[in-house]
Amino acid sequence: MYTSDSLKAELHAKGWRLTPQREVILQVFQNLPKGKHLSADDLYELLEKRGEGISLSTIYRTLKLMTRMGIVRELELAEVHKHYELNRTAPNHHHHIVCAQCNRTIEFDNKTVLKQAINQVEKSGLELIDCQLTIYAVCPEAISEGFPAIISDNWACSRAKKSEGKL
Amino acid sequence: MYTSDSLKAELHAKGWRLTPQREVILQVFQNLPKGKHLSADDLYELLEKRGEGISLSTIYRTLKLMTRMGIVRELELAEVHKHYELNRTAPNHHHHIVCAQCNRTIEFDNKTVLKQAINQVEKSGLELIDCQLTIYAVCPEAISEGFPAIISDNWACSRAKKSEGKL
DNA sequence: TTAAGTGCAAAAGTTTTGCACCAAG
DNA sequence: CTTGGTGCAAAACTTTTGCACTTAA
Repeated sequence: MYTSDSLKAELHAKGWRLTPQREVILQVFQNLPKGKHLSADDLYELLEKRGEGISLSTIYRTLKLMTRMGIVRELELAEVHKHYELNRTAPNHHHHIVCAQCNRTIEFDNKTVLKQAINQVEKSGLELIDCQLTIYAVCPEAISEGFPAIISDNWACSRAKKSEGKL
Repeated sequence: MYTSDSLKAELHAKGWRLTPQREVILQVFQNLPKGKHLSADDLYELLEKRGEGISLSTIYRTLKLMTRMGIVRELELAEVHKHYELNRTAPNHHHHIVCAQCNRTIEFDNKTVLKQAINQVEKSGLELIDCQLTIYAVCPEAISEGFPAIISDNWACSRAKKSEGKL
């Protein structure tokens, strides 16, 4: 678990600095409910509303930095742009299933996959930062609509969020 | 393995059409060396050079369609934008390790992960289209440079491709 | 014939950057 | 002090769309 202090220490080790902006962003991710992830813009608006506005450029720069440091994980699910969440170690580590038809996302845990990733990385002499198994699949609703036969171009199942289900 | 004919059949089943553009794009992916993936723009330029120019809009539309049909897989590795490759079934199915420092990508196979994905998807009542284990790690070169301590903002290991290694 | 698909150009987003100013260490 | 970080505004890209024209079936 990352604290402000460990973030500070790690930044200092690289000659970087702990700024209020970086602390705030770290805290936002730590207080995020499990399973929720934010895009750069989500984060920007959330802070704007809290009256702790941070510029979009700084948010982009910080997310990139924290991803590279292994503090957050960059998710590329079905959304148009990247989303971020805290890079938690087991047992909070998880993976995602995304419906290729409606973009709905389901989280799941799987210890075996993590073990495989650890093996794989050791075998190649690297050091693990994060592993994400992303499964693309078709959800029951889409199957019952007749997939793959008769799904129309812009069909989305009832549970799909607005604007996310369209092709 | 997809052929022009099976593509045609599947498109027809949905009331869609097989166009020369869709055929060409499918062929490009089928002739792509294993391990190579293309961005929308890569594909556009490649076809441009071959004198079979297809408009960028059509390329974007086709990639989205083929992803949703499960014919190609959308990769989000370290590059700025999405890359695509043919969605091959076992034994050609594979996963990726990406170095968080230099963005170099390594492919690997792992049958266990695929099995886990199949289980997971069945458990949830979905139908599998693709599964991708993406591992973020730090490569030996970066470790020998002292990671995580002293890697500079824009360091990239010697093997990193131009312009991909910078933060 | 006729609905789907394409190309073009314009629009809409997202992400990055240069630069002057600010502030952590 | 010194150098890294921030904010702003502009630039650079990527992706999507409206529309008139083609074309597969």
